[in-house]
Amino acid sequence: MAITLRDVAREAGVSASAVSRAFTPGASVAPATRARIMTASAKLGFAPNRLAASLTTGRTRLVGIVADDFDNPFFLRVFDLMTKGLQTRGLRPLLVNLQPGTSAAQALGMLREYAVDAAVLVSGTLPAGFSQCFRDAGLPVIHCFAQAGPWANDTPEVPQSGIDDTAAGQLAAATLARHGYDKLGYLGGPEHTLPARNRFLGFQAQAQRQQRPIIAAYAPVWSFAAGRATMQAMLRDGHCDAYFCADDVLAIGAISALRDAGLDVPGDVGVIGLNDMEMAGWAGINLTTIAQPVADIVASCIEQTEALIENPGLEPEARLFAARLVERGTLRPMQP
Amino acid sequence: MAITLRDVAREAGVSASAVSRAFTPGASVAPATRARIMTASAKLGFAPNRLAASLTTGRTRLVGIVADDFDNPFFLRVFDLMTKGLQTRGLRPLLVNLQPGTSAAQALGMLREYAVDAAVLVSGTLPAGFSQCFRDAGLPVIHCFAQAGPWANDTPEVPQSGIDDTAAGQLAAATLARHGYDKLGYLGGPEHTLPARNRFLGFQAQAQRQQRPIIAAYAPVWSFAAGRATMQAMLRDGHCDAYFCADDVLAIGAISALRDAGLDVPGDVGVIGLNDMEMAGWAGINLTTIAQPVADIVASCIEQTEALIENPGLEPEARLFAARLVERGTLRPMQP
DNA sequence: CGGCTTATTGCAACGGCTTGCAAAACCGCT
DNA sequence: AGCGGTTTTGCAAGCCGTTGCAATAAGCCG
Repeated sequence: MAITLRDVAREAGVSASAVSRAFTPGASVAPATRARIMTASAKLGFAPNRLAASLTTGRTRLVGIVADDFDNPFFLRVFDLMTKGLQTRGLRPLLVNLQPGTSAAQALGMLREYAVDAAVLVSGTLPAGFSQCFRDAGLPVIHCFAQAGPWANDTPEVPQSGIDDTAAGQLAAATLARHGYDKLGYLGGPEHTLPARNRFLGFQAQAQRQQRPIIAAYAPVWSFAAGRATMQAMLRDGHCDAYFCADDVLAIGAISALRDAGLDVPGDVGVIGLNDMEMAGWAGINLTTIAQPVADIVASCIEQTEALIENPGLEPEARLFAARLVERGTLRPMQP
Repeated sequence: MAITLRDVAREAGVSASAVSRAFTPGASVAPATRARIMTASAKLGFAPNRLAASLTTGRTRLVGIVADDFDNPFFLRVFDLMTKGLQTRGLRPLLVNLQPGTSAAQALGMLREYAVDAAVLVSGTLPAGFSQCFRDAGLPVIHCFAQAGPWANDTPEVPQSGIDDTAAGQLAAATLARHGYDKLGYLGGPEHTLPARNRFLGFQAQAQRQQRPIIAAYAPVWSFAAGRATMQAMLRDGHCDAYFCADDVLAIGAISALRDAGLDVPGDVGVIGLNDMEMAGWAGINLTTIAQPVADIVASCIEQTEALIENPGLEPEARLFAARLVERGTLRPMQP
């Protein structure tokens, strides 16, 4: 029922190979022949079947996007950039949404059935075992929003791009200290995740350097509700002067808990988030936060993906991006 | 380099067809043989290549998800449900993110290259020409969050699921009237989109029935900034008593403009949104809105997708879902 | 116009899997 | 052991492109 190469060939009065070549940039076809073929295929509405092509070329131009956090609005922007970037390079995103409990092997299976050229892990939450399982199976894999180990110079297992989480933590602590806050709190995401841990490590190191006492808690997921609940639990032992929340939605949840407890933000308590997702700038939220250069990170990942597809033996490289402070209204003005 | 059917066949000491059948549910293989094959393929780490299979079966189990609105956080939830739903049915979502200016023909091309079994349009913004172009090319297509014409019994061109937009508009007007608001305003999304128009039609009809004067404006896109700017423009001619915003982010933008103008919400002006996206419930936003039964709508779309793949000749059916009022804090309490 | 190089073209094999068909193996019975 | 019937199996052709190779056509020169 679908139109094939041979239909076009017949219509244009040429061989199948000619048609194939007409659609292959740089192949040897006479301009006149190509034109005739193009007319014929436009008339028939022919589109070459890449999947059939992949049998011989070994390339599908399919890229698996593996994600597990569809709760955090931050990722909508990421998906947007990622899919557009991939598309403009002629790569097609095949989405794998990890349900809780999906194993790396299962995810790998889904991807291999469709012979994706590479997989990009879009998540800071995914355990390291994931990328390793993929890589061991020979599937080129890139990790977006990951940081290998706590320190920037650790060698990564797979290519990755993301912000320097420890530096971001340091920036948060330094900012809070600069605003004159003394006792500092940290509210992270799931404790087993690298970003939650690395951001804490940086935060802690800097706080110590500035002789600020800190306490920390970890929310079970990166969500408004979890941020709120975890902050409520923390408040049972009194409150800090300011909190660094490792993610904006966590911060927004935390603020809602603080205000419910009768605390004024930023009057009584300061809050700083991380991500600078769109809503952080909305009236009624107005969150001071640390921005990730999302577009740069995503672009970098795509670049790494292309490079790895070209050359699967490529040495993995960790690209770290600087986070940037965005001051809005949840920290009290600096004391001069 | 990849493991193939024949590798497994050799390992298990059977023919290639046996292996193929072992992986085809319901095919004729002796249980013992199948077990031996499964062991062998597990040992080799074999995953059948669906794309090669698709050449003969004519089915890829790939479903194109076509979307154009990655700005509205509402859709993150939709993507989550959609991809999970598709996955659990063994269908794989291939994402097409329509950049502004992408034509239906181009989108169709991307999908046909990968021989998707069907395409689901996830957007209320897409012009009707899109689904028709797909359908005319013989690609089964389903439209999610669409409503054929202004009235529920119009026959659709393609299967679709969504809320009854006109009923939702009526509900909004009735709610505002019930809360004692007199002069009513409507703030829609892009005027050429069906939801913006149909919601208005219902709103208008009901407002007339209740003898409420109305004015209307349309934002150029469904975003916070557009909602804010459009409301600012409307405010130059004075303000209404209450506004129905055809989307929550529009509403949140509008509220920010209203408050900037020194108006109290809900004291001076009431606002009701539509969608009930997660943020509507966040402290600091607390938006009264009309909820769409997203999960039901998505589930329905997936069902329609499966049905259409099974039977491409299926008569298109429009499934309309009821919207539901969610009262929060942006309408003043009802006058008893 | 013949002889040579170079640009086009077609042939045929191949890639990984499915499937109709016929051969082989197995079953329970007589 | 032989028989009819049912399962299992393997063979080989086919799905839709790509590509190495050889054949053909075109172009250039003296």
